[in-house]
Amino acid sequence: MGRVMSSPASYTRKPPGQRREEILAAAAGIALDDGLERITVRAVAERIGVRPGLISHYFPAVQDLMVAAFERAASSERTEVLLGEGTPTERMARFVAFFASEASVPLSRLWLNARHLSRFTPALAAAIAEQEAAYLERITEMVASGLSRGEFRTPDAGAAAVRILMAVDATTTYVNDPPGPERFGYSSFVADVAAWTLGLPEGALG
Amino acid sequence: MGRVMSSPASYTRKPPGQRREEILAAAAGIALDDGLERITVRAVAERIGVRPGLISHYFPAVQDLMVAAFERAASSERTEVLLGEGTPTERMARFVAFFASEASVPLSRLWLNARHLSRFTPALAAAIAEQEAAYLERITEMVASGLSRGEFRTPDAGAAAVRILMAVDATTTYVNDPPGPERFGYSSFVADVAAWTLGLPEGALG
DNA sequence: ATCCTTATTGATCGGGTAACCAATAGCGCT
DNA sequence: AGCGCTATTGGTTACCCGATCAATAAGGAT
Repeated sequence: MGRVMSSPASYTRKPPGQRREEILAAAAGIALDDGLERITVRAVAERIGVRPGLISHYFPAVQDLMVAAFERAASSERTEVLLGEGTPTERMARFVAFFASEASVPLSRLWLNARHLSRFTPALAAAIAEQEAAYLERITEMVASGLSRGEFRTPDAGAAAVRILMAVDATTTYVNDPPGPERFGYSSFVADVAAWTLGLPEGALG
Repeated sequence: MGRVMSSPASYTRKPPGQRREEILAAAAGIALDDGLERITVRAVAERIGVRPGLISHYFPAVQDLMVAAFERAASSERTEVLLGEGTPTERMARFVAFFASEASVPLSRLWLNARHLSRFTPALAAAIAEQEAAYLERITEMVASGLSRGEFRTPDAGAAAVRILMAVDATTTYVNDPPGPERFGYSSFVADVAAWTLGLPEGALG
């Protein structure tokens, strides 16, 4: 078969670092919008208007791109959730309120997605462990500062942080459930667990 | 192109109900062993030694088979977890212990799997809602019987059951995490939450 | 023993995926 | 202004998947 020699169309050429960044951002966007398994060479290429081969050029194995996209999406969202001013109690209340609100849906979906997929890709499991540790660290800091100010009362800041994080993960479990009135009893779980483990009166966090 | 007429090999013919059962069992097995997304026409066919076309004959849409397989696997495992004799406290302790043990891994994986996949297939979301309601009902019964015997102390049996179920779902979240010493703090969560919400002394359930 | 229903096979179609590679064209450097 | 490096394209290959359909054989009914 005679190979047909064809001429590539014109294109704009970007510095490798920038292009790589662009690809990562596109993949992270797909992860949040449509799910990690929708990160395909073709989908990413289409999102930024290049040909599929270019994605493979920067990420020879698409799985590596998927893991990097999760890290990107998870860490950028994490800073948003945990930033802010106020007393530890106020910050904890905001943290709790976030996961009871609709605003947490994309992030929760991403985590549920990743936790399942980590069953098949160990690299993703490792990335999850890192992100989880980062969360835990921040929450532990928050609890510790509340302890030193006398706002919270709990024997072990780290253990309390684990409980709070687990309560958060419990609610993310249900993120894909169809909405309904019976969901009502579920929404206060994080606030209740946090108040319980921090020695606050029930309802003190929302 | 002339169609080549070929002769099918001999085969054993089974009554439709029995074959359907066989297919469902195979699919449920794949769901527990390898994950719901590995339920493919070809994989199921190979598992029971038939040709792929036969699977499509009984389940024209493979998605319907996937949903049915989840229901089958989830409900059969559920009865195992919740059966048994003893006082409500003893039964609750066994329930809690199950989810802290390795024995819960396949079931937890299945649920995590289904909860993520339900994002894309509404029929699966509906099946999950049913299975979850069944769990909740059984747990509520257990709590209620403990209340009437004076073993538990909590204002609302249904609300307590929701909390316990959520604690279970929190632990299933981590089922795919690589094992490690830092997992230790997570393992007592269900027992702690259950004791807390049932008005039992900490550690009373494990 | 023959017929008739249908369970089962064999084969194919269309579409999605990752990965690879040669040829080209953009762009910085000299 | 020209050269060389390489980012980018076009094209291909090999696997997966679900779905469809005619032809066949199995086994119960008569």
